[in-house]
Amino acid sequence: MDTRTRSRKRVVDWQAHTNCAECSLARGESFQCALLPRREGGGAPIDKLAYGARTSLYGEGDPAHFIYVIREGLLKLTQLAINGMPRIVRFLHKGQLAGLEALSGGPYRHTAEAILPAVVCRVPLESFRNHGHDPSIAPHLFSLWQRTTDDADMVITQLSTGTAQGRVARFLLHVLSEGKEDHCVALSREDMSALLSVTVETVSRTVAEFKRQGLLQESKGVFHFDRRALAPLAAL
Amino acid sequence: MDTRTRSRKRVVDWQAHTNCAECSLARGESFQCALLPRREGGGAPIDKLAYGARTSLYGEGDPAHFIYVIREGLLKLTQLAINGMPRIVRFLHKGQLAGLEALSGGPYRHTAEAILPAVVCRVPLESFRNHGHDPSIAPHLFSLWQRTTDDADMVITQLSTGTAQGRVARFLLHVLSEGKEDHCVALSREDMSALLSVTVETVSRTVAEFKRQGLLQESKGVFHFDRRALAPLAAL
DNA sequence: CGGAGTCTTGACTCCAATCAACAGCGGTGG
DNA sequence: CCACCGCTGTTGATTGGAGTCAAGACTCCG
Repeated sequence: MDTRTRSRKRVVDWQAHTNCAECSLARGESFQCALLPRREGGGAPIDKLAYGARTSLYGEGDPAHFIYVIREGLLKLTQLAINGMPRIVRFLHKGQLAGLEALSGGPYRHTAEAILPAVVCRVPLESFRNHGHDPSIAPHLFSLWQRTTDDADMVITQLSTGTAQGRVARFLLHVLSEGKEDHCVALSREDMSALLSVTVETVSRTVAEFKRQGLLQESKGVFHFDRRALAPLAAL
Repeated sequence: MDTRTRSRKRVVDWQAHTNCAECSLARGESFQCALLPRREGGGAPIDKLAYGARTSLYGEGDPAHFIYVIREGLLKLTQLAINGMPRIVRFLHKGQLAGLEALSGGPYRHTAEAILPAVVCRVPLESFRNHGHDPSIAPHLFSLWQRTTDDADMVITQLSTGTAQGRVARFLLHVLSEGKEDHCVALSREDMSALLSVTVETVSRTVAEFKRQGLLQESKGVFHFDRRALAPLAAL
């Protein structure tokens, strides 16, 4: 077992109370910020927070008092696997919600950490609860739920089976590239290991081999790759 | 690749229009059948259907016109993995919903098959849509969503990592036994294989070995096992 | 410059996949 | 009725891919 404690600094780089009326995500393009009226009604404040890369919003098992709206950046949700290493179960992009399990009353199910610097709106549970069932945002909550389960199922069927080569190829083709781009964020080998359930060494070997074959380049935190050439490998 | 087509007969053993007022699941103990008023209003009928073991409710990719309320039995949701074999992503028990992705407009994401004979209420999408956002059932929908994601995450972190022994042990301790019972439905080796991402042969060997060590007995479709003795193996 | 963390590479081991054969069981039909 | 067939489960022999352990290279940053 590896006991090195991963960076868990709860560093908040920047903070200010939020005016939901100005939220770019509030006007239909993403999460419907129906929380505004509640806040004016005197509820707990909604803060806008910035988290640096590799800082955590909350930890698995922590009491869940906030729901987070992701406005910028990229998060990973991890759970400890039996071997003591964190396993990435999902990524969260702009517009998605983190910590929705707060509504169910239990603790946070995951540790949420920023992969890219993130800006989030931290919504107190009470504020959310009174509006989360609001019919006007229910359809949007539902589509977020659908995205969550689709992502989870993708991890199960595409990223936890087959050879290491195949998993890496499918990760590149389908996950952070959203199935369309020919580039995506270059994860650390450790993160890819935690996502694909293979060791860091194996990930490193596989990525290195892809680079040697000209299927993949890495520069300044970005993977560029050849979707066409990678496709056959994704079947392994 | 194995091309044997699994039993996909859409055999419906029994069928009748349903009176939601009589539904044992309608009165708070499980899914809140808020659909009743709609039905009286002249919507498409809600049928109560019985499916035999190993029959399918719907297939991955089929157009999704119905949402199913599970009243009795046990279902598995599967998706085809890259090797062409179905992978079990989730089980559904009494009170849960199948095919909720119909609301998002896309096709069914999974194939749903009965493991134990099942009785379900088949709710036409239109009927559901008008009440799925009903504030009175939103909290219940939410708790079902939480259960779904918790289950999916369990598959990712507990059943897709570690040795074959560990996976089987964790399956027995945490999945169909609900983490409490000392017995559960005895799945076929093929289903365990599809759930744990190991070959049928390896599952068979592992189960046989557990039996030899007295950790597990199988009789009449039920696994009985020794939680205490299995616990250390679950850490592998 | 030095040091910690990350990434890479090598050598060896081992668990599970693969290929193959066979037993048990139930169903079906001659 | 019993022989046959298909399906499920079991077991064995062999192989291969990834885990493990170890060492060194690289990068970033104080």
